[in-house]
Amino acid sequence: MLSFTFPVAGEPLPVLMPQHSEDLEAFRRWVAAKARARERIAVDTEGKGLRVANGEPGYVRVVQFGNANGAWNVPIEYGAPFLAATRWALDTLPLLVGHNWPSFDAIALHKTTGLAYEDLCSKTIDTWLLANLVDPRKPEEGGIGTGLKALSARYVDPHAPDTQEGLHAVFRKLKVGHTIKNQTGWAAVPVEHPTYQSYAGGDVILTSRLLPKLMARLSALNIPQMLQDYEHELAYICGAMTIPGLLLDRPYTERLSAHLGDEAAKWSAVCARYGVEKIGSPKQIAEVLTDPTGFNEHIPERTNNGAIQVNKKVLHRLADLNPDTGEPRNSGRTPNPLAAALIKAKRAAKWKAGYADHFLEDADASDRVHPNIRTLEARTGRMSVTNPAAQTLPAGDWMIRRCLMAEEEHRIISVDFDSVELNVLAALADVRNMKGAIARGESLHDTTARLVFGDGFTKPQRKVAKAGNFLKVYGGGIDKLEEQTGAPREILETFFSQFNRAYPEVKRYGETLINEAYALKADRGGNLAVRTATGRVLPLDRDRMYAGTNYAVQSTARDCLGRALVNMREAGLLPYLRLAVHDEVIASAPEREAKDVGREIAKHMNFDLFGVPITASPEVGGRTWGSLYMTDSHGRLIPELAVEQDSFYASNPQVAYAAA
DNA sequence: GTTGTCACG
DNA sequence: ACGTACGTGACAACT
Repeated sequence: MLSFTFPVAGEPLPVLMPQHSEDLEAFRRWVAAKARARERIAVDTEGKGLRVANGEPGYVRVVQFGNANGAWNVPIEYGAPFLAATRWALDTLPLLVGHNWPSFDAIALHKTTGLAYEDLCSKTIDTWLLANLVDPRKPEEGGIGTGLKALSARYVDPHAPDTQEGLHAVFRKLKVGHTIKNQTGWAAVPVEHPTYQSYAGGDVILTSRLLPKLMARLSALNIPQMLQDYEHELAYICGAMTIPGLLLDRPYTERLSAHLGDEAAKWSAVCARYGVEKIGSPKQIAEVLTDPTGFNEHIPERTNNGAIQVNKKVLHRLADLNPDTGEPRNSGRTPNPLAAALIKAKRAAKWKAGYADHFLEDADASDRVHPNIRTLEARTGRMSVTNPAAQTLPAGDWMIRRCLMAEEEHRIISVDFDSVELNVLAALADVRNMKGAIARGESLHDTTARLVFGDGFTKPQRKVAKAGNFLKVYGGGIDKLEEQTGAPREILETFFSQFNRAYPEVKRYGETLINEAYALKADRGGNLAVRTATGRVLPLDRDRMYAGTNYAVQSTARDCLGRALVNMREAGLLPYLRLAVHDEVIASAPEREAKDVGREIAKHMNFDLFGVPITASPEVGGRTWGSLYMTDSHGRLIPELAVEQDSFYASNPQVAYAAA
């Protein structure tokens, strides 16, 4: 038995590492006693630094078990008896606590021990989720942060060692790597290293001590138990989606990467001929475009820091192209050839590095990508997805999404809420004219256009109304609407005055939220916040109080999706689910069942929210995610393209032609 | 680490 | 007093 300590509040607490199989007897006795006492035990894992969901065999090196007074570090890399003892302990202990448990450790331990992911999650409280419910803000937004270090410093011991940074220091000393991303560091430190052992044990000791503190905060903030349970359930569901992930069409992705590389090289060479050596350097681009002896372009746009802005919008103007479609605008301006080449070069380079190559790196040995879903990442509670960032794949083109596929003999399904944020706004703010329109089945963009511009509204006016509807949900003003629509000032002014007249409840709702925030701030430790219907507390920034409406709307829309996912799980649909993208659920189902599964998923996304119907409709594609984007300007499938690009439609061309 | 850019809802 | 577009992830270049 190796023996180490970890200091908390000046006291060295014991950290024990069984070294021989005989040592495991003492560990088992400790576990048995804790199980009998039904004590909640903290569990954490140390791995090799690879992405855990890829399920690399031998990923987990050490599994730590502990409470407020000490820790056991079981080095499962020592072999079968250590793994067996760990599996038995995880199975035997009735109550666990972890930090980032469903999205990380539970997946790793499921893959390592074979224990059911569901069982590992159902008995575990996650301190990361609780910390987010206490305060969802990041440190740079004025929050505490949700890392174990920051939380421990705030709630447990301001002098608790920074275990992550401490381990990096070990790596540096051993010259085995410098960053978390560098797997060699985590894999190369000898498991018996005293700092490694001390800090590994420290993580479970701190997690144990953190739990009661967070629970006390949740209680003081009146965060409902039901919300806490729901967030744990949702985190489990999202972890369960991560485990199968999506299949990568590796040959296609490799071809795409090569093609995008050729494109980037070709257009970068054109840019270089005009004097832009680095297409990623805004400074260089601005210099060449505005050079009085060269292109001599006039660019009035400035960045926040006063630099000349050379973003996509500016480049499209200079190239005389429509930024939405990429088509020529024919405004009479001479298209700038450098701007046109930059647009092509930058897009190809970004799509290659950011999507195609990223997929190839992220995929595991079975060509699966496992997007990591964080269920409470945004300060409104919205989810984020990384590795790959599956929420931000290009939506205007099928090419990138074509890389990702449903299972063999499956079809991909997408179920989208219909303009959920606007409907949520109508529900929360009880907007009479919006509710009437929704009840009549009208499009809210048409309704706004009619109420603002009159019955005979024109197409450009509808465009302003639509952009304005979104803008109002965000709390935007006239300048932003002008930036977006380019509409004349007079039309914009009409929009703002008439919008408030048509939907007076929207402004009132924002004022109510602000008044409530001030009225309740004493109960919230002096913090201004919006409380949503689910009991979530969303802190407000003092100088951006107007954002309260958006926070309430965005957060409630997120909970519409979350609730729907929970109901889908109860209905047995979880095995089909793959991803959640804000207002959309992606699923994979056998070809024969796909339509039924789509309908079943949609059923759970249709419900009433404070008298407003929230609706969603299913779309069933072919084998690839991209097939859902192989559509014309009316949203109709392009059968020739689908048959050429998608294996399901290639085998079932009649389905493609019937859909069109 | 910061800035600018670009991808999404 | 008044009005303010919201929320993310990722990469290249530069400091």
